[in-house]
Amino acid sequence: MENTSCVRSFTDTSQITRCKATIDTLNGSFTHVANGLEMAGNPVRLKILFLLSEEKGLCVCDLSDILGVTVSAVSQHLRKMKDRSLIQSTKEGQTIYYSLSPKYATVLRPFFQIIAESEVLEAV
Amino acid sequence: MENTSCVRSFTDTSQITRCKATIDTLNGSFTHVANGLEMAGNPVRLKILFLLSEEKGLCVCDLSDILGVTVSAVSQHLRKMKDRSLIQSTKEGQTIYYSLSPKYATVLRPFFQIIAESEVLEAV
DNA sequence: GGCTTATTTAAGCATTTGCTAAAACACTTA
DNA sequence: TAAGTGTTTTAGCAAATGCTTAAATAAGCC
Repeated sequence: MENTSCVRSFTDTSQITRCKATIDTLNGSFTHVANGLEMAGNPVRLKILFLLSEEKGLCVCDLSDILGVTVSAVSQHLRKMKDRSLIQSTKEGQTIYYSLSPKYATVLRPFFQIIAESEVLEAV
Repeated sequence: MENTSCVRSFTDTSQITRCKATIDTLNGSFTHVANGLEMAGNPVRLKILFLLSEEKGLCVCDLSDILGVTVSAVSQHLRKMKDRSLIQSTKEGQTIYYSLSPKYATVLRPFFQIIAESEVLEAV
């Protein structure tokens, strides 16, 4: 259906084959990591992740209040992230508290730092 | 249009107002960072970014070959990432070579490491 | 100039996303 | 048991995404 093989005179063929092999073996990992990054790639979700990393004991309702987004919308974001185990939840009575799973907290920290530092930058 | 303010008996009101303020001042930064993460959140683009970080002198055609994706599709991904200055390009004759901008290379390195390490994990 | 090669752009389309509004579920308390 | 509160789920929809095919630039070569 497609002719991806380009016909060009000067190509490092060995480089192409080597890269192909690498991409192929790591394919599953790429999908997985991209999936995680995609979650953080939405402004509302990134804010949720940030809030969960900074504060303790936040429920859907709190997040809805803070972000000015419908409870339903927040809940749907939370579910997505929980499905991919970016976040965890603990039930306390009828309230459900969410928290960032440690693994992702580590990996997201640099980005939160960039965001926090921008406060200084924007003041310039 | 929306009633985001939840009516719940037990709430840390000061926490909510404090969070609201933080989110508000950092709002632009959140959008910006989310935008960058969104770019890396697509498997094809993540692979492109990875390849550009590992290899030197790759053109659209090479990437198309390696990834098994149409030249056009790759080109459109590259444009998106260039618009957001994740990548740079240098023209050499009629060939255009792409490279990862140093700033993003640093920030993405941990993820590339996770991907590379998975090779070991998947072998288990 | 015309022809080939490298790349981008445009138009079209199926799929996905993220929201809203309304209904459903779960737990607590009167 | 009924009513109230916190949360999720469903259905629907406008907008965005990512691809394909075809046409448009751009540069090198005869």
